[in-house]
Amino acid sequence: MATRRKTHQGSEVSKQAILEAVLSRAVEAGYEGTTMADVARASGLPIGSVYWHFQNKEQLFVALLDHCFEVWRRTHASAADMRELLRRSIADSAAASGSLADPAAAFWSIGLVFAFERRLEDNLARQRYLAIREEMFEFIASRLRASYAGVTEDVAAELAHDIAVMGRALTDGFRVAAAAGDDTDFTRYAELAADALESLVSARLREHAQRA
Amino acid sequence: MATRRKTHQGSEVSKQAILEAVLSRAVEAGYEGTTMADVARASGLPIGSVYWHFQNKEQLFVALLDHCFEVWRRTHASAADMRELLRRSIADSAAASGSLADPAAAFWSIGLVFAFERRLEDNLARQRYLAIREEMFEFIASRLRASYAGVTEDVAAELAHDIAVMGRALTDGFRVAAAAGDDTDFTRYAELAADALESLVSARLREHAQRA
DNA sequence: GTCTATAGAACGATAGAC
DNA sequence: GTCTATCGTTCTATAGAC
Repeated sequence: MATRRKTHQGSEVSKQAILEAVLSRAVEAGYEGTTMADVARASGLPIGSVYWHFQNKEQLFVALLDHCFEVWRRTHASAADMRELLRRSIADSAAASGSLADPAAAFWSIGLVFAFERRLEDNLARQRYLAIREEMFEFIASRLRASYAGVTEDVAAELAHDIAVMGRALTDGFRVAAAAGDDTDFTRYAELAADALESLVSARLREHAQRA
Repeated sequence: MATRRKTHQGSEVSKQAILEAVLSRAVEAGYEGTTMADVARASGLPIGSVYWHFQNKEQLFVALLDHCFEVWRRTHASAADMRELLRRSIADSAAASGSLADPAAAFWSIGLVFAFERRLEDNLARQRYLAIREEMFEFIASRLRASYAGVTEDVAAELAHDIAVMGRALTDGFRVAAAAGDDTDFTRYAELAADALESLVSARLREHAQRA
């Protein structure tokens, strides 16, 4: 079963090498900036092999998005509370500017390009990004909902939705700051963001406690 | 002085038509998605004229950025306080998704693409965007600083900086939400964002009042 | 200043030998 | 499954007539 280096290695090995290559390139250059020739070069395989393993550029990025979402789900499933979630999300923004340390985290900054490029409206990778964005939102909102005690389900659901919207805006905003190269201490502002959201939560809970 | 339509009209008239054309295209398709042929078609002039008035695509976008910044400065110079600033900025995000109503506002969502496309590192338009982003930040921070009474200058400066960072993250984040097509009531969340930042301000001011 | 034609480069994708 | 050569398209930019 001995195989020569780079030729006829297991299919899965090559596929994985290509996924790693496209991640490293996408982090540097985004979707449009990543060329299939780049990916081939970074993977050590010829461009023909890339097209043998993946139908086209769109499908290659769809596969990459799915892979990154898996990583995200694993690392965020164990987050204890809102503050911890914000800490991790905003720290990921910092990782995105430093770049290579945690490519799977840095990827989500690249994903934002999909949000802006309306030219990619029919692009399957863009649609997958938006679908995953929605799934992440529901994931966060349902966790928050479960953490509000002493109010009706309706109130908890609306509050969780509001806080999830605000939290998403903040983390996306700090990703923009990282991409723009703003000189920002993300660790510090993660705490400030958590302070701000916590004060919204307690104000809302207080408000409904008075009515009861 | 009668001139035939579209031929040899005043230089300024054509230049302005081209700027309007590139704005309308950039709002739809971003930087890379806007082609010089698109701009020419939208302006009603041939592509040769576009290159006669502007050196190249980069310089065309530099001129567009400067023009939009002028509009922004005019419309935000009169903003009364932080809540009003957030209202306008986040309402602009909504305008960006609806698109054509206020192109000068919608433009800033397009500008965010420059933040993400690192491939454009040496691009003069990207550098201009980042410079203007910095100027806007200082503009906001200095206005906030002047609004905090009863604390030392150092404290006011640090607080203004923090709130400006948080406000920028929030508005950028809502621009992302608009671009991603998230179903969001921007008017409502502008108020919530203002509530959150105001609670940060009063907490900080209270903290320093106790020490004095 | 306006307009057409085209050069020149980059990219996605395919064909077909091995 | 791997690899090379190449096709077809798209886009920026220029040349040069008017």
